[in-house]
Amino acid sequence: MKIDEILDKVYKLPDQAKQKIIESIDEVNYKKGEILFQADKIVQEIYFIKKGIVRAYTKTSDNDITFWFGKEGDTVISMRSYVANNKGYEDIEVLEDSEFYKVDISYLRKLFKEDIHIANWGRKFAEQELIKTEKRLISRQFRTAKDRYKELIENNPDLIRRVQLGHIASYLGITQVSLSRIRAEKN
Amino acid sequence: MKIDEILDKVYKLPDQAKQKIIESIDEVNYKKGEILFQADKIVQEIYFIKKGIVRAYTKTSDNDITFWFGKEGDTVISMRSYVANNKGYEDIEVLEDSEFYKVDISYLRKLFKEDIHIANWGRKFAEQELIKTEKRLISRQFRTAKDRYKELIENNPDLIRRVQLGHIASYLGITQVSLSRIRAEKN
DNA sequence: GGGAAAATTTTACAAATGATAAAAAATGAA
DNA sequence: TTCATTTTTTATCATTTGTAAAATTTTCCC
Repeated sequence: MKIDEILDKVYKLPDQAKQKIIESIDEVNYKKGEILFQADKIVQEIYFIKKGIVRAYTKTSDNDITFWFGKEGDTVISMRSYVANNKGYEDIEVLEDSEFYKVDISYLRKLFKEDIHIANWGRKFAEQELIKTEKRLISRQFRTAKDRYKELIENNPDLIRRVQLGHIASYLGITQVSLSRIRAEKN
Repeated sequence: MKIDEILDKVYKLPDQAKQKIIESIDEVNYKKGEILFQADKIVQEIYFIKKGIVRAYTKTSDNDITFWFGKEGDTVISMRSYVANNKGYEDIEVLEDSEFYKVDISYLRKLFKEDIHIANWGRKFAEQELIKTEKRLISRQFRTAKDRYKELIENNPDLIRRVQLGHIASYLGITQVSLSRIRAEKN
């Protein structure tokens, strides 16, 4: 996915403003299994996914819990680092060999102060991430794991193929055994 | 809570910009049991809570599910109305006689276009709501209902006193009977 | 392709939670 | 205060989900 498209998906920027962001971007590649960033560090960058798939998870005493998947066009971000300059909750693991556009957060903050278009892009970006997060919260509160599994298959059929079921079970908030039971049921 | 304080909590605005928002604000009062707004309508306003307490819920076939409580200093907003001009998920019920500061969303959108400080206030506002929503999602995914009940008592001891337990049980994602069991346990 | 390791499913049993009904307690209006 | 209504708790039983371990399937290196 082109960086142009990704930026425009959020909010249509005037070319000049868009160029300010694009000229600062680095492209970086990571291999399957590598860790993009870690929960115990303040992350100084945002990554847009050009190609590939990642998961966000936190470690617990015995295992780890996946709470987000990102793929082409999605933004990988430690919200707590971005918003409050604090350590985040999440480790990000790269699940396939992947390609990213890397943007420096402090540079972005500087642009927010001096360009109203980019400030509004930043506003729209946060608003859209907010809607997505709210959707996930609502889905989690109102739907059973079975429904959410079906929802996932409908909205992200490729996810099931690209990600191992243990991660998906944890994302759905159930054990892998339960997910197997759900999958075994007719229709 | 003063409107000044509420606005500053988000992001410190220059006085002139702050005045632009404040001069547009209406104060409105609602009585216990009244509905502030409804899920099947596009909401044109944002409300800051001066005094009182409200809950957001959605109706299901047999009962309704509470998924948010707001009190003094919190913002009552239909995110989908605000961000995308769509109908929201939520009905908002006023749980105590309450006082609100009402702001018109379209006026706010106009200010975002013409004042970079207010655009950045809007950005910060969305970012902070995002962090709060993410926190709720994480708490819901990682903690048991019992833990989340304890967390609620710690962080919002007055909520337990001001809100009936049926709503709290639904907020925690369990039945009222289960909540009673949790409360009955020693320690 | 063969074999080891990892992932997934299946089974049996245990623990947690839900549904329902009814009793007890709290609240509110006359 | 009293009585009716609402809210909360308790008890019983059914269902769901988890744990642990084994069986099966898939993946991936050599």
